[in-house]
Amino acid sequence: MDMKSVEAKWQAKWEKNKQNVFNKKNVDKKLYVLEMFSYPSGANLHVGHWYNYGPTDTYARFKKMQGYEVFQPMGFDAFGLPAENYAIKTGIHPKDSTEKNIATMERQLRNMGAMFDWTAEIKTCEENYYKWTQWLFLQLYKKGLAYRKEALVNWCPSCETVLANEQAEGGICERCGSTVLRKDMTQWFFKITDYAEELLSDLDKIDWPEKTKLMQKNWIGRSTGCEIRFACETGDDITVFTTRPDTVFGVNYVVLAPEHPLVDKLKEAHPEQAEAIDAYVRYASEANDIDRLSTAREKTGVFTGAYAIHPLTEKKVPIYLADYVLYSYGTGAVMAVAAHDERDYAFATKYGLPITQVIQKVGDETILPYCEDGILVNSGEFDGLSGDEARDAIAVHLTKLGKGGKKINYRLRDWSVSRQRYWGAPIPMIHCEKCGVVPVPEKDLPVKLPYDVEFRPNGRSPLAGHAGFMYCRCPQCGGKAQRDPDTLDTFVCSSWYYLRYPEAHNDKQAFTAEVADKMTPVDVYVGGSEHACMHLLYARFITKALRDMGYLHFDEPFKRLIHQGIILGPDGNRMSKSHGNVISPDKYVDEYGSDVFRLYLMFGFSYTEGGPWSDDGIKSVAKFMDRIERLVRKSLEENAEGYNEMRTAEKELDYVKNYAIKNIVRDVEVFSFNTSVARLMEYVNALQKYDTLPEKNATFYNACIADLIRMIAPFAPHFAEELWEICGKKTSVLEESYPALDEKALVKAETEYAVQVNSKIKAKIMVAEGLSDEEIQALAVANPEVAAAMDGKSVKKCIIVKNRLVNLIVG
RNA sequence: GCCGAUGUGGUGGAAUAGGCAGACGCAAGGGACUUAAAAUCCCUCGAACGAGAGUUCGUACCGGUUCAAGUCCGGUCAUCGGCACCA
Repeated sequence: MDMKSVEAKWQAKWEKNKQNVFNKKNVDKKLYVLEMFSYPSGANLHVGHWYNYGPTDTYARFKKMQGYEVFQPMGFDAFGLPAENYAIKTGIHPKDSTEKNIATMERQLRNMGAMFDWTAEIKTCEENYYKWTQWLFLQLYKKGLAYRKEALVNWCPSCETVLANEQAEGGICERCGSTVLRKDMTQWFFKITDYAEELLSDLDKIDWPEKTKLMQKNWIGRSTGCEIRFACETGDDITVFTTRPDTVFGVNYVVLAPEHPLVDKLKEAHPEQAEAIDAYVRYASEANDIDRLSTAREKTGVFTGAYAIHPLTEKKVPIYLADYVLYSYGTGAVMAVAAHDERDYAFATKYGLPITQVIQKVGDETILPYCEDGILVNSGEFDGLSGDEARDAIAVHLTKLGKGGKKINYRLRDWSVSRQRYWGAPIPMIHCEKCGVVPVPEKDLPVKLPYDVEFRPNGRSPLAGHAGFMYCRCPQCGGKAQRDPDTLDTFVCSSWYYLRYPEAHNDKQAFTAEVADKMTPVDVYVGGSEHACMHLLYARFITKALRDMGYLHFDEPFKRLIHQGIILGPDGNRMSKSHGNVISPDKYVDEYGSDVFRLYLMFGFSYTEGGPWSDDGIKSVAKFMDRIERLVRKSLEENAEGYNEMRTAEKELDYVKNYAIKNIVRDVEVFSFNTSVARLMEYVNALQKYDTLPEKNATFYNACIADLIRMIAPFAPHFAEELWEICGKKTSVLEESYPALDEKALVKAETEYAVQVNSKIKAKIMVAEGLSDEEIQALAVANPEVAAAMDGKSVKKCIIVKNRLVNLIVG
């Protein structure tokens, strides 16, 4: 079959018949199947896109044949850093390169032959989309969920630009090789931490992979502990968070993160230490959080010269700076208990600080650092208490003293959404000298991203240099004002896109509750697990925030989530230009066609695992389709005369068919495509075997062939349509129902059991349906091989697993 | 480093809720058809020992629970994903 022309022919028909357009009349049967949209960084679709979209489309088509009205849209996550970097390198404007890439990718996606509803396409870089991203920002601002604060960014002093982590790997600027510094900048944040508790507890409500939920859970990182305030000699309080208040009597010093706001004050109070402090702060600014948290990293720090007062013992304890304390976690300060914390122990040992044991291991010698629970010693009135008792008692005591108390802390940090970049949605805020920060009125949206902008790095956000964009009137006082020069993190665009698809052309609103109530949440969402903690958490947060503003009536955006695996290069490494191991799907699609390529992706890999690319099996998939075609064409020559009854041969074929249907229905539901295709192959093998019989039941056989075409339709849609037409059918096979399971065909008169003697397999026996356990045991014992293995010994115990095995324990 | 996964023949991968390890393929070897090749069809295919019937071993490694472990538990090693400005 010439798949190229066949594919073009059917794609044109589907398009003409609007077969893939969601039919609103059937909205009560809707199933929203969504794949993560594409990021148009390269000009072509890569294997990863195919692997995400091809098999998922098979799922969608399968559900359609099961009677669902499937909504499967596609679009482009079009803003982002790579287009801007490409522009800086080549001078090609991000808008131009992005639009060009989108055009190519869209054509390739259409050629894939997936049932995407292109009438609902969205591109996040277009005004009619980012207008609503800006609207979303304004709603969050109104609700008090968007605020400004200082935050650290990677700064290249030579390029005078903010760098993404990716561009600052190893602390070196990828552009010029300079050492990257961490610098404070005022940025917009979304208060995702307000939703920490619900984001955690609602994980129970959603059908997501357990590992993803666990990752989110750990990312949110709820820990119960205690806040403790140490008075500082400057008059300020140093608040620390600890999960181990039971060790508080072991505190011999306090550590601040080098970025802690109190550092400047301490420096003033102790000018003799200022130089050392400055040097250390500079040193710390060169390391990233991952390195700083590494327990393998050499502990470093500096004494500030200042002291704090222990809230319970009233002793003076020195205040240190150390980079193993992060300003972004907890309070940015810790109480150091050298005897019972690995890092504190290493630090105290290095700097010769005292180590006071306050926990004793139960029933054994205590070796320091001892970080488990034990019995309190050297802790005054709390001596003798165990971990839980002590944590409770000390927290209560601190509350009474007004020096702290129980506290729940989250590792989750607020979401930084400002980017000092050009290619993104402008932040719809205005800075007025008189009125301060003023939101752009909704009627003035979108704040358009100008085209003629110098986006090469020059020390500030690219938009800051565009006078036409920057200067504006204050919406409140009408005076001179300036726009916010930053753009939004692209994760903001992708945090709500699923809401836009059902009404992609609404130019009055981002979305409406009326439509959202019917079309959303997404029933099945498919995409990579690398998004587990960021995109997927952000989308959940935005959904909950919109719900609380009254725009939505559900709690979670994605009811069910599936992660496809990653297709690696043939060498087992991640595909990348630098590895030189990138496989282009185009070559294979050209040679074999889109159906063969997607069928191979489904058959050759475990969907959720992925694995190294190999084209060994792709030919076999093409051959498999050829065999089907020959079988179908040959079946047309059968005439209906001759046998009409159901002999053993017909029953066997019927069994294989129904076995395949039963398993495919189950397996496709859980995205186990490789086993589904295996069942199809078994069925084709059985058809082929039946076909060699001298006399056939042609009526039955032709019905089996028609079922085969229906069965394969979601897996190879163009191919199935063509076969359906070859069989003289006038309809689209994709509009047919998936063949129904006939349970009766699966009932066998006898089942084979394995018989074990003392857990070793000795024989196989056939057991008729409906025998009792006693009868099965008698049958097993009667088997000559079993009898030989039993060697005259008696049965002590008999374990029978229905339809599987008999285990005779003899002795 | 921390969090989360994964590890099964020459190879991609199967194995429902702890119940016959290796489904379905690929590669390889042998055969049929053919002047020949391609295509197609048939057979063999985890390892060791054995003439054979068969026996023993075998799911990264070490140990445990169980009548029974690829699957559960404890530990080790290796690889992969994420770590908050790649998306």
